[in-house]
Amino acid sequence: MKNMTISDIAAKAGVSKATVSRVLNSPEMVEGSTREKIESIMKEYNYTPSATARNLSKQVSSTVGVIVPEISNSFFGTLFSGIEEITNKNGLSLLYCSNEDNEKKDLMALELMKTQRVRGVFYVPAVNYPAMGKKKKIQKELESLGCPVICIDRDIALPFDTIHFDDRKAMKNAVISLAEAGHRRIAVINGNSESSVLASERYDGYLEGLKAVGIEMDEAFVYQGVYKQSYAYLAAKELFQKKEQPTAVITCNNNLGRGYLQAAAECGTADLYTHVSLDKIEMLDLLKIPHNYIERDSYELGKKAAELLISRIAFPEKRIQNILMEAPLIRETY
Amino acid sequence: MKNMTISDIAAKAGVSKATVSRVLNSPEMVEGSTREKIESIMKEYNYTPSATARNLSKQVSSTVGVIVPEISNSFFGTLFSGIEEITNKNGLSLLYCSNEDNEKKDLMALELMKTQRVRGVFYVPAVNYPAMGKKKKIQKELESLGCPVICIDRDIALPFDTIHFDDRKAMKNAVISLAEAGHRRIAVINGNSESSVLASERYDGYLEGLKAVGIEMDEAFVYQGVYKQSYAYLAAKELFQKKEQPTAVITCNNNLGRGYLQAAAECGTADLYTHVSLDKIEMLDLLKIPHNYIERDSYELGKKAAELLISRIAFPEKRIQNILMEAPLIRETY
DNA sequence: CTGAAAGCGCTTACAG
DNA sequence: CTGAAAGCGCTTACAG
Repeated sequence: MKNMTISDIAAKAGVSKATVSRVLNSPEMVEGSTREKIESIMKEYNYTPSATARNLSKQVSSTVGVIVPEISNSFFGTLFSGIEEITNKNGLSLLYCSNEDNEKKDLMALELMKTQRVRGVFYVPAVNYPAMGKKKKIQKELESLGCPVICIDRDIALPFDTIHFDDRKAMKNAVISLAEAGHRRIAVINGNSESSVLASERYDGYLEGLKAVGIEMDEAFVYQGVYKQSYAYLAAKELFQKKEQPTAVITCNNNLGRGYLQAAAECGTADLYTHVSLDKIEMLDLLKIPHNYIERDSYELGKKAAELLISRIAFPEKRIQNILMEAPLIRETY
Repeated sequence: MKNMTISDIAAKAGVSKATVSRVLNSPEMVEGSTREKIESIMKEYNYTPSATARNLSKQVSSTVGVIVPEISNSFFGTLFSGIEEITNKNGLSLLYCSNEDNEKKDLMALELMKTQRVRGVFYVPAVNYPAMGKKKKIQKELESLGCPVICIDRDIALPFDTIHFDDRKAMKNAVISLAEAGHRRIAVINGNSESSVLASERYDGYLEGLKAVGIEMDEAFVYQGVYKQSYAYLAAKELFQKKEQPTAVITCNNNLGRGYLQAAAECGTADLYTHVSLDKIEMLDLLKIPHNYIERDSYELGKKAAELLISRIAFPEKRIQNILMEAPLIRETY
């Protein structure tokens, strides 16, 4: 079924396109009886104006873009839902594109957003551009979007609004809390702190925590690889073999937490280390398996990010905001 | 930074807009040296054509819509990823909208897709329109979209391409398999089979299974409520109280499976019934907890659905396809 | 309160 | 191989 146009409606109503457009945009400007007539015709023919034409004419889009690593990871799925709640209320639609933590895909995603002329974009940077000496480059890309950008979850120190969890502080707290409970040998399984902003923040927090409680860092207890379950699994297996064992371990994202648990489950869950995972691991509560974790409410993160974008659209000249969200430590087993 | 237009580029290159447009659309038509000149100018100014203008002019959009209940449910998150893999390859972008299993939201989502004039839509119907006597209505809405629609996961018997799992058969198989293992009292915890297509398919499969093995249906063992964890939790608690107990239970989606496990965990996992869940429940394998489930690969579902859309766009007149995917039973505990 | 007209940024048939 | 012009479906300043 072909879509009706504003001209079709105008013809049927015996008025000009301008008048039809007015009942769409400022109905109070058109006289009651003609308005009603036009409205009834629009209804009868199930007319819906084309956003494409409208956007072009108005020179603004009603859609905003979201670029995240992968929507099937529940952290980002939930983040996305939080964003949607707010953008929906503001009549904005969502264009999605994943970057798979991959620089090339990331650039393609930005290109997509640019070609779509979105009103704003929520952006989780794929890689640590500044650390790669590409800060200027990515900054230029983002600026050339010509719309507000909200950097989420990973702060790559660009002049854009930013919102993320205070992972550094959370990690530091976790170490201190473990130390206070008597732990002195605290291992960590993390992503690559050279290439990932997140990983370096988390590692720094770990070091700060050790320092705060006067524990010397032991390289044998530090694993920094990739944020994958399989990596943590191997790291944990290796830890289990050491003659000198840690008494506690912190895993730095949900995949790593799962990998560690997998390894632990294989070895019989009997004498596990005390485990703190950054991000809650699903199902454990439900199975009544006690679990310590740093809680990051990604739905809330999404909502706040969306509010940030709305307010940035409203006040383009407002100074840049950098929002840091608390990530509390939930202790259940020590 | 304001976006460049095709006229800006044309002016800088000293050619007409038409020529610039040609290097974008059919570069072989423009003479080598002018093409290179134009290309270098486009590059220098980081020019990207506006999809909005292009879509309006070409009268086709390069984005397709996705309507699912909620992206934070991993079944749909993974489905979405599968869709993206294929649409990406075909240069289509994705517009997302959730319907939250809610009729009103569903209609709004369709309206959004219509106003956006998308090239096609992937649609998981929010409710069982035919059962509500609204088959004609929803059909009209979908047709008025003016683009191909792929109905996913829930078959509401409309004249559109359709792809979903053969839940009925899977349920039947599960019952038969349990019966062969000696179970005669097989409970089921399901969604509402009056309002949900899925639930009614699943319930029918359950009944067919019972029939096939000559077991009479016992109402005391049939729970049909809502697809929520909390519902299954309560249903399970109630089952546990009965004087006559089932020996096996089938839960009909991942939320229900979790609710059942939650209740079971609270009662001590000792003398559980044999449990089969429709959809794999995450974490159990990893924790070495054996688990029987009907496996539905939603990534594959997404990919197949996307391929279906691509082929429908290519061959609009091809007859309607209804694809049924197998959902195998994975047995680990009996 | 309403209409004619120009414009948004592209594409493409037509003419040269 | 290239340009002028019309058109895609809207919006809105301008004039009446």
